Amino acid sequence: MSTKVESNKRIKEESIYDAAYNLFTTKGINNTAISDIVKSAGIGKGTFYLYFKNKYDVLDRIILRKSSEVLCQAIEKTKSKSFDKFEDQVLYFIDYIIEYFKEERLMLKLIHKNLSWGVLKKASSDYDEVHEIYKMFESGYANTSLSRDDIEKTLFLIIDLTGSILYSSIILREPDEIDKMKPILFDTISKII
Amino acid sequence: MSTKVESNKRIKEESIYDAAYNLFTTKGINNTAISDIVKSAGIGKGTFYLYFKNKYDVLDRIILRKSSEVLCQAIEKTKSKSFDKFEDQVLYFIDYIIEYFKEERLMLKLIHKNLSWGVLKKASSDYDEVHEIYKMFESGYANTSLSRDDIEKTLFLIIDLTGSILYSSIILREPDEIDKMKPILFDTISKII
Amino acid sequence: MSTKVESNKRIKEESIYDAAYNLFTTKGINNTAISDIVKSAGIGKGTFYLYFKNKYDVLDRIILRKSSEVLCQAIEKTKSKSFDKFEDQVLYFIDYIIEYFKEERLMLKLIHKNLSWGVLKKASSDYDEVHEIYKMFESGYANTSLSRDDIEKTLFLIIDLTGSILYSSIILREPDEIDKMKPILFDTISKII
Amino acid sequence: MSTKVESNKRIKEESIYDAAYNLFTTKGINNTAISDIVKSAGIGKGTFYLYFKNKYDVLDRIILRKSSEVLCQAIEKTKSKSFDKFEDQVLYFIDYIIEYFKEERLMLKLIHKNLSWGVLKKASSDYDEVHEIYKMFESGYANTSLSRDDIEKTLFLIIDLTGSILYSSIILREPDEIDKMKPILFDTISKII
DNA sequence: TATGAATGAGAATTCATTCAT
DNA sequence: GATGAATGAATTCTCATTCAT
Repeated sequence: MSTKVESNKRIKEESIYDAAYNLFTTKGINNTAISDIVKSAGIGKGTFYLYFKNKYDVLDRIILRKSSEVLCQAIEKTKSKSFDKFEDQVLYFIDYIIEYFKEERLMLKLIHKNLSWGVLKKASSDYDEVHEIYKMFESGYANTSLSRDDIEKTLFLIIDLTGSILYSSIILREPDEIDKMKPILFDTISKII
Repeated sequence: MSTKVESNKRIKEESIYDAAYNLFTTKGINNTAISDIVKSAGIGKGTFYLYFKNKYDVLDRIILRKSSEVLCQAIEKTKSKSFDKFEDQVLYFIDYIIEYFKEERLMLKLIHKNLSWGVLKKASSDYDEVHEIYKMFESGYANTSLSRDDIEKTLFLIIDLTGSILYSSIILREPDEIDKMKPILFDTISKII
Repeated sequence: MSTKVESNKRIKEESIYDAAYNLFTTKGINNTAISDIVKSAGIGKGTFYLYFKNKYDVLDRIILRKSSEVLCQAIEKTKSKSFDKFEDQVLYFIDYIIEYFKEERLMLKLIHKNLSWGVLKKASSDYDEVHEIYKMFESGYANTSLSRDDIEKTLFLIIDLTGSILYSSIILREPDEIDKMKPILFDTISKII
Repeated sequence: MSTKVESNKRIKEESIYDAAYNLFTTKGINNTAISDIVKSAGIGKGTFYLYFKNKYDVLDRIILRKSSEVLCQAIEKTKSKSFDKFEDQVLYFIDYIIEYFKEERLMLKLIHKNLSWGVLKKASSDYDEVHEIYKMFESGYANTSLSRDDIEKTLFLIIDLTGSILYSSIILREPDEIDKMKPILFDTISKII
């Protein structure tokens, strides 16, 4: 297959992702039909099925892409700074994620509470940087007796908790807005570490 | 309106709840049609719309009912015991919820990650016992300087975290099965308190 | 039957007429359900069927009532004035109708092009004043050789034409607005007479 | 798009028009379901919505087509003859329309009183022959001082009046059958001209 | 590869009508 | 007489999927 065809395929796929993302976030998943997606993507209906199995296939892959993107950005930024304590490093990392979603409410709504370390591990083949998150944690716990497993579980728990609180506070405004929840969330994470 | 008519209406509504719950948990929400629900409930199709706006209206109310039920049971059981420390009381409360959902995977799947203190507060008018949960926390923090708000946020955070971890571990088996996650979850909650 | 019951029935019937008229004119006939009407009328659903056969039964009777009302008002007003020529009298009569519907666009929309002498004749038992219209014409043609039948046909034709032009110009704004159509309509009626 | 596909689309659209026309005229519009139309047209239900928005969309377009057709036939026939006077020409034109609808009662019932010059003007892009009607009138009034606008209004008025009288006399038999109304209608039109 | 017209099963929803109270 | 809960047939409309071009 020629490179041109290859890149053309990539363009088509991207246009489906973009169109679907915009429709899912604005109209909701249940109210978005495949015909809406292809219309918005400017492709034929049949073409959709050459790239995706169905609507939920696109959705799953979008969530994976988007949440990976956020975490990768967060880890990259965190790595570029230096911190006195591991705790500060983790809080910076979490803060980045929080600030990101404060700007991207629609994306958060789509990801719902699926921002999870577990989801990302599956995608780790595509997004190598995801591993970096784990490495950060491993270094942080280097001098402790915690097992690899326990470290990973702690990481999982922190990300899950963050995702859950983000959704509640930013989307549902429960129990309070995100800026009011931040101190208690940070406090909790500090305690966990 | 006569009491007979009133009670008849209640029976109809209940039969819809039951039928919908069974279908949602076994076939999934997207695969359950309203015609399935009414067939299973043994009522006419139009009757459904007398009580609910649509499928998602039933779903929302079911989640509310079911999660309230679980938390109410948990608090009732907890209140019936005596504990040396507040921490033990909270862990018993949480443990009850965990054990409950270990048996009720389908319900957990339906509630997804919507087990939340915030969702329940809205229903508190219907389920007075929900208030008891808050009272338990208030007594536990009686001698501290924590404000009402902070207590409630902590409660919120613990329930949200529990719900999130429950779903991940029991439904997705990520990052590990629930019994392996329990110690770290309990440890975390202890630290939070 | 006691008078009180009688008047109560009349009130119910009137409330149905009013509710239906308002809904028909604002939402359209096809978009108005009987349940809308009874809700708006503040009566029970079953009650509707004690007074009317169905939606179109109400509609027919409303059109009859309303168009009779307009024509009766017009003839009454015309009779209260004196005119030099029969022609002036007829034009005044028609002008009254035109001015009336300029203010009552919604009613005109409902009556559509059913403003007709034929429709009214059927209702003449209920609205004696309708006969007055014919009498006016009969006097106007007193000294001519026109037969009763021809007079009635002319009357019919003038009212039909007026109704048709009113609807076109006021509702559809075709071929021009009503004030631009008036001169040519008056001119035509003068010629007819 | 290939010509074959294009022509196939045209066939589909035509089959919907035909099926809908037959059902509307025989069963009535309110008693005709879209499922009836597609069954009769021999197409899939979804196909209907590819071509029309809903039942009333078909109806509107049918009225336009059919009334255009009649007027076009009338003008064509009129043009093929020669007349001494403009008046005779117009009366021949109107007579053709009358005789047409005497044979086609069902179509008249469908068109109701919507036979109107205004309706046709909108469709004039599709049916160029409609312009011919106006031209006939323009020539007829060539030597008078009437403005373009006044000519068009007169034309409008005559067609509207004819349509209205046709419906009343043929469908409602009010105030008399069409053959009895013809003389007075012709007389009126002569006066108008 | 890409298309998009066609499909028809099936989903949601409405609503006139009944009838027990 | 009056009511309004219940009905379920009827209707509208959607939409994933196919397949000839």
